[in-house]
Parts: sequence; C-alpha cells; structure tokens
Amino acid sequence: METRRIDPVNCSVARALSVVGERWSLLIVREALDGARRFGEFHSRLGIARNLLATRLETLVTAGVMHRVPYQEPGDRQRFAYELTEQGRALRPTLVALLEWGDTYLADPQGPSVIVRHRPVDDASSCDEPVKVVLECAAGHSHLAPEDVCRTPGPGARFVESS
Amino acid sequence: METRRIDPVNCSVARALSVVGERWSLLIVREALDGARRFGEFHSRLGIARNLLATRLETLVTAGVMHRVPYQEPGDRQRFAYELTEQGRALRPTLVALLEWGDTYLADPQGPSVIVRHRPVDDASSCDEPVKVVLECAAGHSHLAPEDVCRTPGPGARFVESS
DNA sequence: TTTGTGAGTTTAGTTCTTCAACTCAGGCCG
DNA sequence: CGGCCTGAGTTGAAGAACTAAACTCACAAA
Repeated sequence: METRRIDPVNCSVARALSVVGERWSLLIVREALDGARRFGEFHSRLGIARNLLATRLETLVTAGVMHRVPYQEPGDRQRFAYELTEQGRALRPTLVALLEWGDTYLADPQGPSVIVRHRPVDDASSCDEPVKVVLECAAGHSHLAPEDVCRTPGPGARFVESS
Repeated sequence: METRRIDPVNCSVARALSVVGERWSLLIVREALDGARRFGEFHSRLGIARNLLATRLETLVTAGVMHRVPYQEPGDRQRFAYELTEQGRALRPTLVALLEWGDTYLADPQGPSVIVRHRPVDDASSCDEPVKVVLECAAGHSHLAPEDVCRTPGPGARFVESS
C-alpha cells in the first residue's frame, strides 16, 4: 500500500538542527543567554577547543543567531564580543525544554543544578517562581500531554511516497 | 575579580545533549513520534546511513529513550521494532520548540511544512488548533519572554571560580 | 534450489573533534 | 627601542564520527 507522507527532510526541525544541531552550538547559546560574550569566556566556561569555538561562533554569526560587536576595555585595543540576536534569544524555550527533560530523566542525585526562574534582569518586582515549558493550543487548552498533539501538513509541505 | 558561577558542565542541558545531541538522534525521535517503528522506516524516511541508524537506535535504547519490541508479520519471522518510552515521548516539547524556532527564522518561503495540532490520536473530539510552546512560571504567569527568565543555582549545583 | 526481504554489519573513504603549539596585534615595563 | 604579557584567534596532526556502498544472515515463498 502506497501512502503519502510529509517529507521528513523538508522540515523546520531538520533546518533548525542544521544550524544549532552541531556539537557545542546549543551550549554556546546557553552560555550566551547566561551572559557570556567574549571568546575567552566561552572557552573557559565550556572547555571547548579554541578552533572549534572559532568555527562555531562564525557559523552562529553567519546563521544570524549571534552577532559580533566591537568593544574596547580602557587601556586596551579593540576586540570583538559575541552577542545573541533576537533569533538567538528565541532559542530559550528550546533550552528550557532540554533542561527540563534532562532534569526529569538524567538528573544529578542531588537534584537539578540549575533552576530557571521568572525574573527579568532589570526588574526587581518579579515573582521569582520556577519556569516550565508547556504546550498550549491556539484555543487556549494548556498543559497538553505529548500524546495529545500530532503533526499535520502545513502550507509548505512536500510529500513523499512510501510503502 | 573572582566570581562564583554555576558549573556549566554539571548541567542537565549538557547531559540531555549527551543523549540526544548527536546528529540524527532528535530526528529519529521525531519520526518515532510520527509513527515510525521499524528499522527500514527510519532508514527510508531519514536517508540516514544504515550502520549509523543501528548505532543510534542502540544508543537511544541504552539511554532509555526507546525500547525494542518484538513483532511478527503473518507469514514472516520475528523481527524487532523500536518504540519510544515515556522518556522518549517527553521530548515532544523540545521538538516543538525547535520546530517553532525553525519555522520562525528558517522557514520555507511557502510557509511551515508541518503544523503541530491539538489532536490526540484516539480522540476525535479535540479542537485541532495549532500548538505552541510557552514558558510559564509556577505562579501562573504565562507567555514569558525569553528575557524574563534567568538561571539560578539549584540543589545539585556545583560551582566554579572564574575571573 | 533459487530468489527475495528486512535487518543489520563490514569496510573504505571523508569529515569533524580534540589537543597542543603557534601567530598576531596591541599595551606595558625598563 | 626591545622584550614580555594578554586576548583572540590559526595551524597541524591524531583520533573519532559519519557516509555510502557492498556484504551477511535468517527466514519465507516459488
């Protein structure tokens, strides 16, 4: 029996992974979300090889996830730092989802090492409660279980035949 | 100035990525969420090399993301299929987050190829509306922006000195 | 007995990672 | 000026991971 399925290769997950799916990429983004900006900061926090870090940063810049900004310490020459773009900051939910999954299934016996809290950097009034990622549909049904959702073809779907 | 930071290596994101961060792993999980069960299905849907698929499936089984289940087609010998465990199905939010990010920033000009909808497989009564991933804190504040959250040390945190 | 099929395994070649050593540009000290 | 220091990379060699294609294995059907 022949069926038509959504082409699994023409998919935003695959495209997203081609940008941030390489080893270290998401960890670099995570450190950037946590305030790292300079080559040496990423290097010492992550222990990544320098040449790989250089190529990863370049890839992320090219992809529009980060951008290079010049900076100059007083009494030092100009150097470059790396900051997330809006596109890069938008990876936060992905990282929170991964964190939550890791906490749930691969936790340190001591408990999670990181808790993500509701606390804007520049606003002391926030509630400080732990943050979770939830699935919510456009009709407002929230906290959907993984089983309660399914994939359907969208406007850009390509199809492939399969047996 | 010396500061103490959360050890970036002792982190659930890093641990999660050590399980599902290899090339293909998340795509295999995605196909499994979409119903793929057999070696040949994963192979033909993804176009992954057979030996890699074999090692990835083994890794995922070892990690507890999938499990091997025997099956037997009528008039055929027993073979094995691969199904997600609860731990594997729990990766759905991560994949939805990646999908959303890819749709937003790397979309096909035609629009998204896949839309995730609120529709349990075995329940025709559901609303069918598109599903999004949202950040929500324990106090009920929902739809938090990426900037409105920050990382804080949890019970299992290790610390490292840094300059 | 030959042919076919799904599920892998083997092998050879290419690409990616790692680690260590090296370069480069400017600032600082004597 | 000349030597030394620092941050930010670059280069190169060795090892690990990935790809593609051919091969095996156990059974079933003709």
